[in-house]
Amino acid sequence: MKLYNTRTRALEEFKPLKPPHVRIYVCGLTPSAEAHAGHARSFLFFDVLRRYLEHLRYDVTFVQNVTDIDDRSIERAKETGEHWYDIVGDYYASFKESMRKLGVREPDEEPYATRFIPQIVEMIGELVDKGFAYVSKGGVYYRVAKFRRYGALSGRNVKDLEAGARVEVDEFKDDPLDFALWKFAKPGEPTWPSPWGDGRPGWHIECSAMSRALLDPPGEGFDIHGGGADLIFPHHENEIAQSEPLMKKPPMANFWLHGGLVQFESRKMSKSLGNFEPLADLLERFDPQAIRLAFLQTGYSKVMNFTDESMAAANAGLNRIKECWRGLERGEGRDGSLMPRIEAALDEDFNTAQALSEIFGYIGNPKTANRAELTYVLALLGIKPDDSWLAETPRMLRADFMDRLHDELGSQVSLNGETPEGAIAQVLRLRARARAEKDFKESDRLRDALLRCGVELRDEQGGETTWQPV
RNA sequence: GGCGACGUAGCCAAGUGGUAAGGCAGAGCUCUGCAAAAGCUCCAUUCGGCAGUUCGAAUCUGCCCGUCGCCUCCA
Repeated sequence: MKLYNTRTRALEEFKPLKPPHVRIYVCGLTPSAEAHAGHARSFLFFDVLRRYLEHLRYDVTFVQNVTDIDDRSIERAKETGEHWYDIVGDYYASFKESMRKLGVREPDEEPYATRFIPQIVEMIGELVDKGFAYVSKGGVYYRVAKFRRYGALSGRNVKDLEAGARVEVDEFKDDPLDFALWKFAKPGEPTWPSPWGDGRPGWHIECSAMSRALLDPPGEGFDIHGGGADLIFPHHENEIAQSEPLMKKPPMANFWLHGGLVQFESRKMSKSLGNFEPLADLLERFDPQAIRLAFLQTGYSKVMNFTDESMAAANAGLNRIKECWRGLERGEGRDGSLMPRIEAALDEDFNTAQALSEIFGYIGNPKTANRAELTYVLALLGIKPDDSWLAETPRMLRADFMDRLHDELGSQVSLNGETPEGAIAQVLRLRARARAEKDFKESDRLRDALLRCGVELRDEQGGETTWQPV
């Protein structure tokens, strides 16, 4: 399998460092604000990558951290009067629920920054000892000038960065590029003890400490480190700067994978621009499987434009897959014509769009298609047939259905104590009689009346008539 | 100012040297009393523009135009 490696800026054949074990660290959420479509895309991408690596018979360890302490949550706590811990807990619970709806599997390990304080403190200590960090008035800082490879991942050089750097007034750094490893606490802020003073970890160090603790205690590197493209600089650059000076055998991660960002209606997602929608709300508006399909139809590393229109298209595509899946025989085993095509697509830098294209080609040919194989391939992409696949998606009848039906056909059907289903059955019987008598005017009138009440009829091939809410 | 990505049909989008996947929308046909649903067929002589390299370019090079992102918290 070939993957584009940000570290080398090249498409490379993926080989585990210690086969068959594959160790993946994905930068998770900082739950101090609501999750959005961008998070969904990123985690969906790594979810499918993980599934595919397992399909390829690798033994995957998947770690995704939670940065549960940061400036923003402390800020919010001050504003709202809530405890920072509750704020973080609530946002994270909401995020987890969204992931569950999207069918993103739970990580093998889900380390919280605040539960790895000893490891973080230990790592900072090592950096201080080696001269990569210094204690200042505001905290412990990383000395960027000391790390020669700084900027290698993101393709920047220290000189350019210095030219464009803003000088932060309140900090006590030797150099504007230096960043905090440990921030001394101001009154009222959450604190943990450290040899340099009580405080909290800076952003970046938690990932270095936790990936080392969980994936690479010997300091010889792990396989894949991932996250959204916006993490390349400074987050991942800083992680490398923190980790590699302490390693026996850099690089920190063999492959660095970055998912493309999401734009919302062709604009950057931003609360101030007014085009931000929480993921939880999005999941109310759209079928989670359609969201998954929409993301997988775009190359993982490209900017993706999330619009109502693209979601409508994905939804229609998903329905077609459902319809076809339902129509396929439940055959045993797999006929084997689809899987090799899927593998060929995914092996080429994880081309999920191509894979989906193969699936559409496959279902367009019901003579050779096989439900078991289709199910397996869909599962690989994290799309699982559920109850809604077996029958038409049960959608709610409109709330005023019975009232409308009364207005339309109250004189022909008895609605007293009748259920909506029973009432529809009555109309269906009237219509069947009219059709038997070739009174098509009457049968069409009944069909149109039901449609106005929000129910659409279908005369199936066998002569049976089915209905569904519209 | 520095770094980078992208520009392919009405919309979304794959394709990185060998002659344009796929989805949505649209059109026609089949089925149907008519619809609906489904199936079949059609739908870019052309890939932002211009020049160049090549037997051959959407794919490589140069310039131009346009859109967007990162450089500050960000998946």
